[in-house]
Amino acid sequence: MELSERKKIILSAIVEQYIRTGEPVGSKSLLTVLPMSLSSATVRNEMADLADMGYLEQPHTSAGRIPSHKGYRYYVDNLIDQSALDEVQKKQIEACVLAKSKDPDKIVEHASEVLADITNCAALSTAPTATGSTVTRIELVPIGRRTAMLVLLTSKGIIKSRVCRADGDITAEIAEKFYNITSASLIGRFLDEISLATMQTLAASVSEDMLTMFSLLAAVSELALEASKSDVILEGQSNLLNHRELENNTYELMEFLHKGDAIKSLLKSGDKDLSVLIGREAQYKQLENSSLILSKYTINGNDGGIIGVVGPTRIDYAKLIPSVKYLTEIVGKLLTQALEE
Amino acid sequence: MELSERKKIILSAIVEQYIRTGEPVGSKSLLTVLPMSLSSATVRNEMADLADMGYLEQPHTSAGRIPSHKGYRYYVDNLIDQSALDEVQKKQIEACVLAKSKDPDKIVEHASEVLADITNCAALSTAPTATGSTVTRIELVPIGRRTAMLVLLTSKGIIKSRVCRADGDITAEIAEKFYNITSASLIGRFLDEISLATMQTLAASVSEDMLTMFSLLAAVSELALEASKSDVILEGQSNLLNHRELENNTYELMEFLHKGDAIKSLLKSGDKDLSVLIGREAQYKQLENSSLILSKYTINGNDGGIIGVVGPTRIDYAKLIPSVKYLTEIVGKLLTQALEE
DNA sequence: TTTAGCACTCAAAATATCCGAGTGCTAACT
DNA sequence: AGTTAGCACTCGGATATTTTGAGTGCTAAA
Repeated sequence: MELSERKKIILSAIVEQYIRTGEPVGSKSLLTVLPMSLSSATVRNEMADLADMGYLEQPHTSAGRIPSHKGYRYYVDNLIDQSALDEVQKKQIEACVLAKSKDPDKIVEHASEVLADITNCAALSTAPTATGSTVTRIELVPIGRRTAMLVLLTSKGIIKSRVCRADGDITAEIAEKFYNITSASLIGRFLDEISLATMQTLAASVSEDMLTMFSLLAAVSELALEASKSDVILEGQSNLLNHRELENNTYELMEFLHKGDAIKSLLKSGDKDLSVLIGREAQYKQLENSSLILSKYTINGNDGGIIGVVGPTRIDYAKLIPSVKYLTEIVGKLLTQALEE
Repeated sequence: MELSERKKIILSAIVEQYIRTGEPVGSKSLLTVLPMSLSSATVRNEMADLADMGYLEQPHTSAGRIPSHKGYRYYVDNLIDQSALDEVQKKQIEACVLAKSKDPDKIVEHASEVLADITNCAALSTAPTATGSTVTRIELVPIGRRTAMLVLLTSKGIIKSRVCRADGDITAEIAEKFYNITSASLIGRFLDEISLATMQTLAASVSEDMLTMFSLLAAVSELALEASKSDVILEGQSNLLNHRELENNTYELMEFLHKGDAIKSLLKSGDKDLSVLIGREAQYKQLENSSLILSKYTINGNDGGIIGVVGPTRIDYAKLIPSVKYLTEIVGKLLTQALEE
């Protein structure tokens, strides 16, 4: 269903004014921002048409119009330039991300912080996960008598490490046995095969020092689990408090964002690189009054994870969509670089 | 200034009822909870006395009384048992903490999550920091052609690690040079001596492969910085939204908690093991309507860090103080165990 | 097709009214 | 001296009522 040129202009103006002010938009106040000169009555007629078509709705009979979900949708799909972002802003975003630590583990986190800051919304993201990959290497770096650093490498290039405290002394002999066991039985295995139960049987093969070995192997298993699980990173929650229209359900929204289930909804939106979910388009009632802008980043051309923002339905799509888009490009680039052999 | 026994009982009852209901407490409703039998007029007289002495205040002439800061203070200092916590609850708390990953790096974080959950407030904590300690060891674990894992050990037992991507191939030769340089010039040094500038001069000593070496050393310097800086961990922010009396300044409060400056206030409260800051006792106006319960944990008898909760002034001190106290004990024990040689 | 004009609508703001929990005080009682 | 019954008084909050004005839809003329 195609709209007349004039209707497009009017719809666009209404959406933008509403985004700016948060107040229902009346026919008169529109006149000042419309490029052509019309009477309020004419605009009124057009608005009535748009309302009939479902692009606008009225809070009550004698108020202005606000965009419906359908209206926002049309605006996002047809009336804005999804890539508009001037060079200055690009540089700024890039600089912000690079300014933080260069630790590849933290890139996504930092990018989320930046995103939350520049959008004044909550940023939502998932770090690259090693799900479905295999173990390519396991290192044990002895630290103290009973402590060691464990490093786990996966076939997707993801590296995880943690300190591990054993139940017995980590002698050179133990370390050697550990290497034997891991290279014989763990290297090349899929991450989800490294279960605690398997570790138990492996450790049992070492007659003496079984406990010590088990504590090491258990840590490996925890590490493998951690590597294949994708935690949701949430930054700038408090920004949500700035948006009055969310006020009644901010708590429900935050709770919802905390629950990892949100990922499910995110990852499900898997078809496109960039997806915008407006209000109830996301299937959760906690998101009824919110919109999500989600964008995938790729590492070496493969799916890496998602970065996005959550805000009220009334967010500035025209500015935020390009920002999110550009940020994922940067993150993808940085991570590809960081993980390349 | 000592209060009569009866005044103590009445004050205590008022504080507890107000904490429970959030409504100003009137003389009549008190009668039902007081252990002795009195007329409302008598209670009224006592309340008037307590108000004169500054322990209670009235929102307006014809309303009940609410505890003043001074009232809460007296209640906390004299009227509750700061260690009351039944065994069941202790077990529960301990179980919750232990249920999460055993990674020593995450103990404080997990404890904070637990604390936020059981208190329905925001939990605030600092992980143990290596400030002022020296470098005891630096390990380089080559991972890929140009990537390696760096591990930094400090004299306080704190271990930090990160992935590092070098600007050139990390050959065996480079690795050896790296060991030479670090053991000659970095081991034994104080963390804050490992500045980026120093690294630059060190790297310059390697005529060839200077860039590669510098990227490694730069990462060491970042690591040293990270090890000596203490980040504030904040969990359960969204719980703050549940407390109506904060509503107007929840945003300011959250913003404030995000800013690392809060640490300053925390660490300053350094005299006692457990400190309770009620309302404006903390010197920040963002905390005017909130109370903090902060407790230090110790590692091997030395200061480790702080764990605490933030909530409205009207939090259940009698329950939370012992909980926080006990949690720091557990954390201290776990960390001592984890870091012992 | 556009526009001026007009009666109409209705949420929000302003105003008025009522209600009752809770107070302080006084005078009587123990 | 401490306690209590009684009573006038206060005042925030709940409820009802009025006012206001931005915005509408419709009609008739340009």
